[in-house]
Amino acid sequence: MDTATSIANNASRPVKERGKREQIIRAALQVFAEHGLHGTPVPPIADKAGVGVGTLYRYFDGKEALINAAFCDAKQRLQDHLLTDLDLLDPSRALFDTLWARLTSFARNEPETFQFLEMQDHHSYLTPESRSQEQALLIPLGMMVIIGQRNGLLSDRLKPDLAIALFWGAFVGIFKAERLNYLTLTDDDLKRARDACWLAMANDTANGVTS
Amino acid sequence: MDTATSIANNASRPVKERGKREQIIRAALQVFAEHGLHGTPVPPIADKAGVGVGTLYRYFDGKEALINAAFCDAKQRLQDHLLTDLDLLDPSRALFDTLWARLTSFARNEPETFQFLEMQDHHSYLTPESRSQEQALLIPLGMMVIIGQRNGLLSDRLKPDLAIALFWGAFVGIFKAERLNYLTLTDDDLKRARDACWLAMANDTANGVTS
DNA sequence: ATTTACGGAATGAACATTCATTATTCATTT
DNA sequence: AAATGAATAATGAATGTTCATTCCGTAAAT
Repeated sequence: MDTATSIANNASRPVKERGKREQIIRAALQVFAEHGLHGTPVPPIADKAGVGVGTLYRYFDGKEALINAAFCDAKQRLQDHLLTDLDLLDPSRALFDTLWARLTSFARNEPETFQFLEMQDHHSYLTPESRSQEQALLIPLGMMVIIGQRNGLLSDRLKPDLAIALFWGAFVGIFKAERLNYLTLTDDDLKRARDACWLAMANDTANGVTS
Repeated sequence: MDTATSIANNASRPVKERGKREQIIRAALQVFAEHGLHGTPVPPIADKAGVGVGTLYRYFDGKEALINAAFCDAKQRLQDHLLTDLDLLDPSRALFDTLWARLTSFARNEPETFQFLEMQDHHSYLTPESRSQEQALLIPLGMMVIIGQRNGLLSDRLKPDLAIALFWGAFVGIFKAERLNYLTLTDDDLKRARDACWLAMANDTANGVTS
């Protein structure tokens, strides 16, 4: 607990400072996504954010704190983007399509954020607080699957956690493949991939494909 | 091109030296998988391999060369494990199940290798040669999908590259979830996940589930 | 005028790589 | 077979570099 803490940890503060804080987080996210967590020095982050290194350390206790802040910020934005105004407790094919569309637009509009969230070596850095951020997204999704299975809409072939991991993995997989230039994804490809994922999770009987 | 090159690049050499080279590669793989590429210093790798740092530099021109060697070695082992004695050009549900079983045993028996292969920041390090190693696995799989689709065994909903990316992503996703303690995978779970993946790729009509 | 924010050179720690030294191998000589 | 020593391999302390973090001089704000 030193001089930085008072600024770094306090969520409610003047707008001007809040702005600079977020500026740094945004910059960090981008550079981290490009060069990896260990791979990016702090000064380039400050550069990209348009502030001095010393300033960065006024807002964050250190690199590790910055990583956690960036992670929480990114997860939060994904969560908001996915869940806002959506009733997960009333699953349907339409809800699934909406989720897919939102996931897609997130991956397309904020590719660095999406990539950052998938980076392997996060977890060794995350504070318990940051970790709990994960759950905030996973739990609602899990509930949706549970209800969908009770409904008979989704197959109960897979336990909910497994269904989510499989679906999420598939989604990440196709965008990773695009990023690495193993393929290009047209809008049509994305619809087809969506339908394939649906088939993997849906109850077998009479759940047609919309396209 | 310095003194190390003659040893480092030559594939055909006395058994004793080959042994030490592989020893180092194995150690590197494990430490890399645990701490990331940028995250692991060279000395710990030498320690784990049971050699001095200087020795490591006799066998590899530098850290980057070591990363490439470890990558090629790992990809090769995966490839051998998956493809040995398998005729990909004659697709069937049984072939799919075999592939799944082999993938599973690889992920279970060599978890560090599997994790290493999934690490994000490889690609910035890889030489063109290392990159081509990727193709050696991807191309046969792609052929299998193409033939399966011609057969009518697999749906042509997804173009082959996309089908592979989606499948591979799903597989990676469930094992990643297990590694991060989001779930545990029983043998039964793995069978169910396999069937779900099959449903995503198979031709809709009358491809039952074995369990 | 005093407090607060800022920037970036300065600091020390950690790192990748080298190299002078020591150990091992092995063909050659007794 | 034993002894020799030139050639090769192994080593880890030493080197120069890069990094995270600090700190002090300067600018803005109050």
